[in-house]
Amino acid sequence: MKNKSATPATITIKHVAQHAGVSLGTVSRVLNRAGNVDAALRRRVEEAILDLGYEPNPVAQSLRSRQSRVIGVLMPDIQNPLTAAAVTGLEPVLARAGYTLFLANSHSDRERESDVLEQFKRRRVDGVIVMVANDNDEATRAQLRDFSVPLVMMERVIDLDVDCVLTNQYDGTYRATRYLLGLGHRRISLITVPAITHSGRERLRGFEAAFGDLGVEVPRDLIHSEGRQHPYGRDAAYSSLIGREPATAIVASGGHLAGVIEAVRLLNLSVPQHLSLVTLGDTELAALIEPPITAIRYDWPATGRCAAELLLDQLSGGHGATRQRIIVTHEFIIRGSCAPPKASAPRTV
Amino acid sequence: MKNKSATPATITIKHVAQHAGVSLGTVSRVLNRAGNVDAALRRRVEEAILDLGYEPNPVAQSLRSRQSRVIGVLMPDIQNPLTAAAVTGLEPVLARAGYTLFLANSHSDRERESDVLEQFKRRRVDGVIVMVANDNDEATRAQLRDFSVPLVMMERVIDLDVDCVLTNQYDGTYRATRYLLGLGHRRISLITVPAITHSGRERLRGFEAAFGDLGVEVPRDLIHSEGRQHPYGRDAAYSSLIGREPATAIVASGGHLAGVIEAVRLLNLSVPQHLSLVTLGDTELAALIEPPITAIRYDWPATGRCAAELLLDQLSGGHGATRQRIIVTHEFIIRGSCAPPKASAPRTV
DNA sequence: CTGAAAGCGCTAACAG
DNA sequence: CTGTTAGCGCTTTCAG
Repeated sequence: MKNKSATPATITIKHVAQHAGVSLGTVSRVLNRAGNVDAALRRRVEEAILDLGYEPNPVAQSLRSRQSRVIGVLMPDIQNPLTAAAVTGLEPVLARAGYTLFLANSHSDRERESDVLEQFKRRRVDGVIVMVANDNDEATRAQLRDFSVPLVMMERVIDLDVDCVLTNQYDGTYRATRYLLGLGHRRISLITVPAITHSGRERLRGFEAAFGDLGVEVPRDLIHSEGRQHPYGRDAAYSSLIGREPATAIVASGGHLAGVIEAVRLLNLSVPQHLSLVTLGDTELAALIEPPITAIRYDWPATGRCAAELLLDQLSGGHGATRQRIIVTHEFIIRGSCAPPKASAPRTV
Repeated sequence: MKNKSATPATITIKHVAQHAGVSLGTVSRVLNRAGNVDAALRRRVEEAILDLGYEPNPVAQSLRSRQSRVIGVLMPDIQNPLTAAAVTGLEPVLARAGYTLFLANSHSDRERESDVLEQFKRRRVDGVIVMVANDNDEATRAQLRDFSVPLVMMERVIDLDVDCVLTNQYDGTYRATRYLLGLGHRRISLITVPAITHSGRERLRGFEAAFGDLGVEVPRDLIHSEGRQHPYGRDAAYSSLIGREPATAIVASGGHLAGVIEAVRLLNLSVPQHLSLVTLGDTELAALIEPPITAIRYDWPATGRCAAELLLDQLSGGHGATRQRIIVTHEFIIRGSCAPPKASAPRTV
């Protein structure tokens, strides 16, 4: 009896029960802090757990309880620093509440996204935080409608009763555009992501509203929103800059900035002398390049934090079924990349 | 019999068996393509599956089979573009092989890391790809030694019989340093991550070797490797640059580059006139800033791909227990940030 | 408050 | 080749 021959490969709740001289159920109750357990028994069980180095098997727990203490996070692009920042924001909140996070990357591919979501559900995640590739897509809507797992959307909206946390791309773009218009620019180019996400659509709206408020016609030929990648930014900027009525200013999303700068170099233009530039979403590149680029800075960590809290609310069965739509604020950071059109002064403010 | 009253909430393998008029076991066999099943029966089962819209419950599968078709990926920092690129490299390889990827972020925190690894194991992931926070740590080594889940390390080595995929930080740093020495620099500063990872140690070795080969003494006072964050890079560069024998060149890791540039601006120095700069790890910032920074470019996607393939090998029970250590190559990209010390010529090469 | 018993949904061993 | 039978390790009734 002294040396227990061959410790079982995996030690289970059963061994703990034996060791503590109680029943299975009691051990389970201790584990789940459910139903009052007599202090003495509880001690015995806790000791047995320590003695044996017992660790519950979450797979078995999930099978039985249909829960998992896991939150699934679906992102379109892990390489995008902005979405990475959002994830960093939501991690501590959820971790503190005892949830493990599993991230998955869809590469903005609807099929992968659908698979991942399915996987999450089947694996009984307790909740999901999603940035879908296309929030305007009927298949996506259908999948999410019937999803029946607590869900929060980040930076996307969809015509469903779900919590959404959004940055104010409308206002950001509006302010950037107004600023440029105020400087005297009229030929302003907008280079952004496709209108299949909230961000894409809101930027477009903000851009148009800024022109509308001044009664100036929107330069539709300078709007580019067909691609997400770096090369698209370059090509879009290039084409805005070479027409016979070229753009004198560009409003570009953070992901496109590098491409825009490439085009500017290619054409040997100076910023802000020949061209003014504002970026939607602040990045290291924008802050450090010369001249530093005036930017709208969105608070992605806050967005993540907020999404996490909304999910936690749902998980704790909080305030009924009142789904929310939260808009996170931003700042306008004026740096040195804007001047009146054709100005020779090196900078403005 | 026509209208089955109230479809059960979750439909199980049992329902499929009933519907197809076969036994549980047969359905399972069809699902797992195991043991030959008569073509006719197989058809019936497949039809039933489609009819009922049946989807296997992976939690139950895992509980029974002790597998999961899931690979866990542990990263130290999701916000680091380099590691994000590595993940992007390994995703398609593993996805093609039918595995789902769950990523987790340790924030370089040993405790989180340990938890995540434990979670992965308990949830019966089939394999893990890890970048541990400190590959020199005894607790880490102990955990990994007894881990008993197929494992591949990325950009870390440890005194254990495991597969490792590494970039050649030794050679990269050696070449960068040699290049600077060849230009005539002697006061070269190395700003890099702590020596608690392969990268940190190998960079240091490469740096020292370059000096050693020329019989020049290593400027130890200019070596900074205590922090990972952006501000650390700035402070380290600053202190290298203000002494009475300031550095005339800096070799900085990619993550520190932004900080270094800040310090350079603060001190109003020109690159490469006053200071030469090489970065270890190419980034968008390095390529686009003026002057563009000479860089060692590591192939992170290839590193990820390679790690994925090694893991797949293990999973398919491939070539016995021969663990490998693979070194991925890199390029030296000469741009405009280096010149002989105190040179007035704008650039070199 | 505690023990016994019944599964969660599936795979795998065993007969047939 | 197929059906039956045990469980995987746990939670959750249900009695007591």
